[in-house]
This record gives sequence, C-alpha cells and structure tokens, in this order.
Amino acid sequence: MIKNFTGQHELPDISIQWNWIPFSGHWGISTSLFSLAAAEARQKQLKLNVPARANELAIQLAEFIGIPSGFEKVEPVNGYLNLYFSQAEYARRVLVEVLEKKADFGRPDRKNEKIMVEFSQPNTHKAFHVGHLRSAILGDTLARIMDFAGYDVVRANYPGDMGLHVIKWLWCYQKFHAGELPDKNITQWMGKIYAEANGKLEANPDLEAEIRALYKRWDQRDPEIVKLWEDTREWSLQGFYQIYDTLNIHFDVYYFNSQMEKPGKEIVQELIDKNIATDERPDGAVIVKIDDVLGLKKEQYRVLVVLRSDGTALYATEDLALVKQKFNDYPDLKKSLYIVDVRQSLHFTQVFKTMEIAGYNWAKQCEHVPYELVSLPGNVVMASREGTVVLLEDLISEATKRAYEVVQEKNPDLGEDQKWATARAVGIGAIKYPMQARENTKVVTFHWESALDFNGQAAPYIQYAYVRCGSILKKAGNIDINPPEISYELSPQEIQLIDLISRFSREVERAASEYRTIQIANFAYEMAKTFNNFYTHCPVLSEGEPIRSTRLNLVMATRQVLKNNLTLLGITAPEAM
RNA sequence: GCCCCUGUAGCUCAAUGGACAGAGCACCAGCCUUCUAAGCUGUUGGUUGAGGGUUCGAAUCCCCCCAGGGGCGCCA
Repeated sequence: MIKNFTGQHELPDISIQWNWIPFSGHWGISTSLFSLAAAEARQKQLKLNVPARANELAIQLAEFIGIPSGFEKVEPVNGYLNLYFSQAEYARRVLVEVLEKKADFGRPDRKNEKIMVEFSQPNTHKAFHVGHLRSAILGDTLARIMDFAGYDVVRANYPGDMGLHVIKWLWCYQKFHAGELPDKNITQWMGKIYAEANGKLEANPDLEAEIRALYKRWDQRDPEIVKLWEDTREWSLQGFYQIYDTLNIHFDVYYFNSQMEKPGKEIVQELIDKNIATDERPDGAVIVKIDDVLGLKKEQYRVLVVLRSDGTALYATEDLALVKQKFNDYPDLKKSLYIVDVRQSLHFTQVFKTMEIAGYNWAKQCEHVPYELVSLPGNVVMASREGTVVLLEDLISEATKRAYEVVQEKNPDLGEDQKWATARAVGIGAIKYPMQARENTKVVTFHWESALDFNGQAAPYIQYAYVRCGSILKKAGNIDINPPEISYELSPQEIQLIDLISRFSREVERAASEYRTIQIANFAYEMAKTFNNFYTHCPVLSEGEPIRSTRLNLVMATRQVLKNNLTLLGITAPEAM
C-alpha cells in the first residue's frame, strides 16, 4: 500500500522498517518517514527541510491508507506514521497466550542447536569469594537464557585442580595440619590453609625449596602425594558442590585441569611435527609464533607459549586439549562458549587460532565471552593471596540473616521454615541481581551496604511484586482463567502492563543473541515496577464485573511472566515475604 | 610501543542510529480504616570526557586527543 503511495507521488522506492511505537498508552507499530524524505531530496536534487517534509508525508500517507483491518487508529506524529492496534482485542490475545503457555510463555521454537557454556572454573584448594561469583552467575544465567531461547545447552565446569597453588596447599597441610579433617565450611577452611601457606612462604622464602621438592614428587607420581592430592581435591569439590547447591547452579559436565595435561602435551608434539610450533628447548620453551605462521606483517596474535622449557605443561597446554575434548564429547556442538574474565582475551584468541591453524576447523566455533572483574572500593582487585576478599559464605549468611530480620518484622506469623526459606530466596536473589543487571564489560564494585540493600532496583523488589500478585489471587478464591472480552476502557496502567508482557519473548531472544543478562534483569525490574504502579492505581477485588475478572486475569498473567523472568535469573519466587 | 575495555545527573547504572537522554540511591515534600508501605506519588538534578567528521537525524558509527583500567614468550 505504501508502495502504491510512493509510486503515485513519484517518490523514491525505499524499504520500510516497522518498529514498535515507544510506549505512549496505546500500542502499535510505526515507521519513520525521515529516510524517505531525505531520499526524495537527494533524488530530486531539492533542498528540503527534511523533518517538515517527513511530517507532510506522514500526514498524506495517513490519509492515503485509511485504517487497515486489525488496527484502530492511524496517526501521523512528528514525521512518524503510527498504526495503533485495536486495544481490547490485542490485550486479550496477550493474556490468553500467557495463561495458555504458562511456564513456556516467551519461549520461541526449539532451534536444534547445541551450545556449550563453560563457566565458573574455580581453583580447588582455595577459597570461593565474591570475585568468583561473577563467572558463576553470568554463566548460569546465560545458560538459562539460551536454553529458554531454544538452544540445547551443555553446562560445563573446568576446575583448576592442579598447579603451584595446590602444591603450596599440600605442603602446608602436610607440615602443619597433617591428619586434620575439614570444617563444616569446607571451602573457607581450605582457603585458610592456602592463605597460611602463602604467609609462611612470604615470611621465609627459603621454604621455596621444599615446595619445589614437593612439586617434583607430584610430577613423579609419588603415591603418598597423589593420594593426598586426591583426598584433598575431593574435599574442595564437595565444598564447591555445596556452594553451587546454595546458589541453585548445576553443571552437566566437569572437565579438570589435571586431565588435560597429557593430551595437551600430545597436541604440542603434533604442533611441533606440523611445523606450527617452534621447539626452542632446552634454551627456550615451545612456542607458536602465530603472526609468523600466518604471514602477518602487523603484530596481532603474537606468541603463545605452549610448553615450558622443562617440558611441563602450562595453562595454554591444557586449554589446547580442552578445546579438542569438548568437540570429541559433543560432535554436534554449534558453539563452544568460554565465560572467562576479560584479562584472558588474548590468551583465548591465541588458543583458538592455534587450533584452527592445526586444522581443527571447529575452533572457529569457539568463542570467549569476556566479563570484567569484581573489585573492592578503591579499585582493589579481590585476590586470595593478598587477603583482599569477601568470602561468599560470609556474604550469603549476612544477606540471609538481614533478610530474615525483615521477614520476621513484616510477617511474624509465617512458620519458621518458611521464614528461612524466604530469607534465603531474598538474600541470594539480592546477591545475584547486581551482577546480572550490569553490562559484561563493566567492573562491579562490591560494597557491603549496597549488596545488602533490599530496596529499589533489586531482586527483592521483583520478588515482592510477585508476592503481591499471589496475594490478590489467593484472596480472590476461584478464578475463571478464561480472559473475557474486554468491554471497558483499559487504564494506562493496565495497558502498560500488557505491553510489557507482550515484549518478553523479544527480550529473551535479544539477551540470548548478545550474551547479555542485563537485558533480562532490567526487564524483570520494569515488569515489577509497572505492576506496582498498577497495584496502587487499579483495585482488583473491590471492583465489579467485568473489570474484576479482566484484572484478575491480568494479575495472573503478570505473576506468570514475573515467575518465568525470575527463573531465567535463577532467583526464587517466594510465596510470601 | 602495540592491542582491548570504560568515561552519561552528587553516587551506582540504563537507553535495536530515531520521538522530550531514563531508573535506582541520596536529598526534600506527601501517601497505610481499602488486594502486604520490601510499596506509591511529587520536587530537585545533564555542554552524554574534549574536538572534528558521516547522516535528514549521533550518547550510539568513523577520526584524533584526554583520563582511568586491563593485556602483550615459559602466571593462571
């Protein structure tokens, strides 16, 4: 129809982009006529006032097309042509869809593509602090979003279970804590011994010799050391499982650093045989001069060290093997994502490129998803060795305790179990949310006060909106879950709420394609805010029909979408607060 | 020296190249006989680090500076 119009008026033929009208109380689609006006000016060599001409065109076009079926109103506004949907019909369709699809509302069709998301990668024999939380939460949330968006997601973990840090720990344990068993807070106890080892070494550098001796015993697979390593490693892993359980995070597959050592060395040999790697031993290490191999003049990939001069493996050695292992285990993997902090960007670029050069074509399907660190005020990086850490256990217990106090105050009649369950949901939600509602590329600065602030844009706000929905529905008793024809004029609050509900699926798709949890975190907040606005302006139970039934259905739909949204964020939706 | 990220309200952060750059916190003023006040309403607050360019239109894209952070051959 618009083509007819441009044809009749000798206007340039350009493609029309339809967008959603920024919300103004009445929804629909719109197109801007600025590009048409600009194209006209160019084609006819005219000097036009483009915005004015765009508005003229919008007015003429509005008259020309009249009101197409399914629409209620057509209006030119500031150079835009807006087509408004018929309110009542559109609103009802949205409600029906939510109430039919329930937990699946917002899910697009399955894509039949397998994606691996590797995240968390904690080091055994060390504490788990708030800095480690970001990869765990970002990865878990992305995995949830991608799964919801229709991908077959494989969640992978890759703990660092061997390395100098482990040897130091074993040394300290053997010498000062032999025979001791871990505390209830395993990870915290492991972390203490690691810190103690570092402290002792710093105080007396001569002890380094003992560490080297121990490393050698490990390298020669001294049964006593291997056994000690196996036992203590298991303690550490048990500690991690506890933490993941508390955070409601799970993994489908675990890869371990220690398992990649041998296959990594084999790949290095392969690289040497193929003349990709240069063996500079014994004077130097085994390296891949990637830029030279590719014949690049400008430095881009630089040099990757793949094996130490003494022949021992390093991180890169193991990463080469891991790339391969993943595609061996899952040959139909479309993508292999690595959720690792931004400092390792170059490292992963090098590893993937090296594997590609070696002929492993699926290396192109590997992608590093970088994120910035969690720091303490004053730009202090959290580091176990420096002792500049906030332990996760401490944060969780403090947040839960504070949440419990609020529950106690607001809702003293709840049973003790439910009080604690609610406190955990609120406390853990409050911890997770700030990491999700942040651009991956931005540093999170940890402040105790804001981490424990349950007001404003935070998880408890969203959970509270969910609870309010439930509260209304509970008091309403039996509800006919069949949205009636809407036979009254919807209030702006109702329209805005329905508008948001209808956008949920688009937000999920975008979050999944851009690997951005912030999209979903912000949307959840928008939903809650809009509902709270509805809550104060639109009474439900005290209204007569037909308003009461329509609003009850709207509340039910809102509650469902909030629930789906919170599930994507891995945050529990409590029944009472 | 080379590469990457960041710079938006006092603070923490948003904003598919498009309609008046929006929230939260903080501050101030209000709202609980009514579905839970972990809530709501209102007020205050901006040369989007600076300067060029592309475009009908730039916080967003390009160039060049400035400031902060990170990475760059045997750490992980």
